[in-house]
Amino acid sequence: MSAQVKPLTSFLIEDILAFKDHTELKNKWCFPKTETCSEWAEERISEECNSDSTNSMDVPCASSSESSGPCPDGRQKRSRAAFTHLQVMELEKKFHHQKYLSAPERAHLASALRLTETQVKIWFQNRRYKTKRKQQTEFSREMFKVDEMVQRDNFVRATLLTSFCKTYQCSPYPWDYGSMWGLTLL
DNA sequence: GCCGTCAAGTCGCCTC
DNA sequence: GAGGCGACTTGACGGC
Repeated sequence: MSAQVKPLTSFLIEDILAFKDHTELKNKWCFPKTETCSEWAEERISEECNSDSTNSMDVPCASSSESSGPCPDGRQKRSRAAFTHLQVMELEKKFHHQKYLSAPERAHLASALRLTETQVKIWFQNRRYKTKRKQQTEFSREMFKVDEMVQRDNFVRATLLTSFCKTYQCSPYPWDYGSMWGLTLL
């Protein structure tokens, strides 16, 4: 069985959670049709733990630069481990249930996924920050929408009031009421 | 080549 | 002081 190798950038927990059953997910990721994706994941983990690590799916891929040695100026080139989608899936699953891990939980998860505790810790840190940023951008987008609606509403009210005053020439000066509503007559 | 994503680095703060 | 956190940055990498 060969799992589809998809770039991690396009792998999101929303993808998983969006699927009511795992059929579509399995199709997307080429999971075997007979398993749920969690069964599949668990099986792959135990399989990989029992096999040698040279072809392991749950060991982060070393970046191509990692083996390329130091930079010309002598500094060690920074590597960026790319976690496998299986590791990300398990991390996301855990994150979905709890946003913070205790030390024993972190150690357990790290050994289960064959990552270091630091990698798990940093992953959760980054994940929390990512969630927060996403919420903030969504919130400011909503605020922008509300602001637009309020402005449109004020414009309509002001237009109506102006037209009313012009039409009926009412007295005493109804546009005084406008200031009460925080409106400017057009 | 630019841009977005993401693991890792940095810094300042807090808690124990 | 060690360790963890959030906030932000850096650098590698892939997609377009």
